Parts: sequence; C-alpha cells; structure tokens
Amino acid sequence: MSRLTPRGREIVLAARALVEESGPAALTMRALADHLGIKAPSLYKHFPDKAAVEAEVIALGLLETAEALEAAEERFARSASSAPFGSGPTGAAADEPGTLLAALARAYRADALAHPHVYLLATERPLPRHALPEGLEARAAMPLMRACDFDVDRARAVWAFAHGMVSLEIHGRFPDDADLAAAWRAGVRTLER
Amino acid sequence: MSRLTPRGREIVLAARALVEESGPAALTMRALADHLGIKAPSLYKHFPDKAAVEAEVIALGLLETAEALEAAEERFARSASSAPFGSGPTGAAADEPGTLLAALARAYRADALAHPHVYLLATERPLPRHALPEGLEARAAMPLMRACDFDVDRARAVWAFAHGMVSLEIHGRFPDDADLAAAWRAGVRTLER
DNA sequence: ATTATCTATAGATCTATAGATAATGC
DNA sequence: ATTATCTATAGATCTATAGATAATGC
Repeated sequence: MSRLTPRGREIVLAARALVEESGPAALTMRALADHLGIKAPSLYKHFPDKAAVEAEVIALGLLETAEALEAAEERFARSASSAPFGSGPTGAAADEPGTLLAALARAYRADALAHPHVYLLATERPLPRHALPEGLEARAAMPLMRACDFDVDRARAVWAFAHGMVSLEIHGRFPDDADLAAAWRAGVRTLER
Repeated sequence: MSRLTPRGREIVLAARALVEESGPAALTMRALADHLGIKAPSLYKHFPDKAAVEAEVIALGLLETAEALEAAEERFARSASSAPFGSGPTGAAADEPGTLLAALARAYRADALAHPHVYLLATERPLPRHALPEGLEARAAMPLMRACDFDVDRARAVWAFAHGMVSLEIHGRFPDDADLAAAWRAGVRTLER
C-alpha cells in the first residue's frame, strides 16, 4: 500500500469497498473499473493483474488486524496500570475485559466482523506472501504471541480458536439463537492458562 | 444421498472426486460431465441445477464427519472399559489418546485432512440446510456435545478451535516448520476442563 | 412409454492485450 | 514526453434450455 501511487491507492480502496459490499467473488476487474468510473483495461496500467489488486486488499486487511490488536494491547496496558489490584474478574468493567487475552479476543472478533468479507478474503486462501510488505504477517501475530508469553503452541491454539469462531459465525454455521459471547468466554477462559 | 437414484449417486461420487482432486471451484457442470464421460446438459436430467449437486457433496462430507466422530467415540469407549484405572496421561498408548475430547479432536483433524477440499466446501459457505437430510447437521454435532457433557458453550469453543486449526492448516497459514501436533495438544489440554 | 443421452445454442461473464486518443507536465 | 484513459477484441469459460435421437422396459 505504501509503495503504491496515489491512483493505485484509490483503486485498492475501491477494491476493498467492493469486496466488503459484495464478497470476494464480486471483485472482478470490470466491477472494480465500474466502481471507479473507468473501463476495465485501464486498470492494467496500474496493476499487472487481478492477483496484484487482491494482494493489496489482503495486505490492507492484515494491517488493520495488526493495528486493532495493537490498540487493544495498549488500552489494556493503560487500564491495568490504573487498577492497582491487577485484573481479577471483579476488575472487569462493562467494556473492560478481565485479561489481556480476553481483550485481544474481543478486538479480533470486532475487527473481523467489522468487515467480514475482507476477513474471509485474507483468511480463506493461501496468503500471497511474496506480495505482502515485509514483516506484516509477523507483526499481526505478535500481540497474541506476547499475550501467550511466547508459548507458540498456545498462541497458535488461541489463534485457531478465534479464527474458527469468526469463520463459523460469518458463515452462519451456529444456530441463530446461539449465545456466541458465552462460547467466546468459555474458550478464552480455558485457553487462558 | 439415500434418496437418489443409482445414477444420481454415481454423479455425486464423481462430483466429490472432482472437488477433492481440484478444489471446490473445479466443480463445474462441464468438468463433472467430462469426468463421467457424458455431456454437461445430460446432468440436468438428474439434478435441477449445480447447487443441488453441490449440496449432495456437502451432505456426503457432513455424513463422513459424523461417522468418523462416532467411530472415534466407540473406539474410545472400548479402550476405556478395558483400562481399569481410567485414562490418565500414562494410560495413553502410542495410538490411544488420553481423553475422549483428544480422541475426537484427532478424528476431526484426520477426517478433514483426508479430504481437505471437501472439508472446505462443506465449511466455508453457508450450509444449504434445506437440501440436507433431516437431522444430519445435529448428528455431526452430537459427539462433541456428549464429550462436553452438553455444555453447549464449551462444545462450540472446542468446535471452533478444531475448525480453526484445520482451516488454517489447509490454507497453509502456519509456518512450514510449525509443530501442529503440539498446538493441537495445547488447545485440547486447556479446553479439556 | 420412459429414460438417458446427444447436438445446438442462448446468454452471461471473465481476464487480458493491442493500439488509438486525449490530457498533463517539461 | 509521459500518463491515463478509451475502443475493439481475442480467447476462455459457465449455466442452463430446447428439441432430437437412441436405448430400455412393458
């Protein structure tokens, strides 16, 4: 994204909007061009092919996830330092989770559900790693690693849980009346330690 | 599946083979017909449309998952009754997991990785519930429910963990050298109680 | 008679390239 | 001069329908 021209950036933002509106399959060069008020062939002067545009949308999604998790970490650090007795269950206010892991889980879910189609695009296919900014993937993984004290197996388990919850929720796999907040709590509580 | 004609069954099996070979997107009416040695329009005498064929493949996948989990339950029950001191960590032989939940997790992973593309087809889109045999979805969910003593929130958390692990693994999202068996153990161990 | 198949075809899309034209920046 | 756009078009697909033909089962 940062290495793009201004016009390239506009195109990627339109592509993201298109994906978010109508799903990953709706991202076609023609639909994208329509969205921008130009003709499809013009896009090829800015990107070599469709995959390149897609990769930029994925990079954007990954970056947003990283930023959302980092912001949650910071908020948690601030609230923890102002709570002298740590973060027992009692210390959790209405909008303040009890533990760092719970805070990250909430942020992960909120971010994914804020743009579910982009989340799926970034998640339900192999990552185009060669086309992503150096270090972005690792950056997105770091908050969870820190919260798990660099126990990589536990971090992966937590990530899988969070991804699974979001994926199943987005695809409508849970019953309509399922109490998903309770399922998240059940998972986070046990994975906590 | 059970309500299909013999020829319908053959078509669905070919469709499943096609999906498994080349992914959900490779399931086109033409490719399917080629696989069967007939022309695409002939398929419409057996199924009203492509979605109907897809739904049968999904039903097949769901049924296999249910059977795999039920088989794991039975194997566990048999091995537990022959182990007088229960299923402590010591009681776990090379191919025998320590707990029912671990056994189910292993079966879930093995089943999914035995036909990853069918797993994705059955999992990464809204279920065509109207086209599935009555009760199949619930049947596939039961083993996990039983293992969780009907604590539905915990069962959902475990399911999300297992689905997330499989999904991320299939899509190549973990590093190549990741010790996924360890991540599964970490997840199952903590979700155990 | 019914069933399975075929050919022919309509009607939509998609990605991507080639080459022309207009607009912008020296 | 360079850049962004356009038109025209090649070349692939896809799903699905209509109507003809061959084979099977009474």
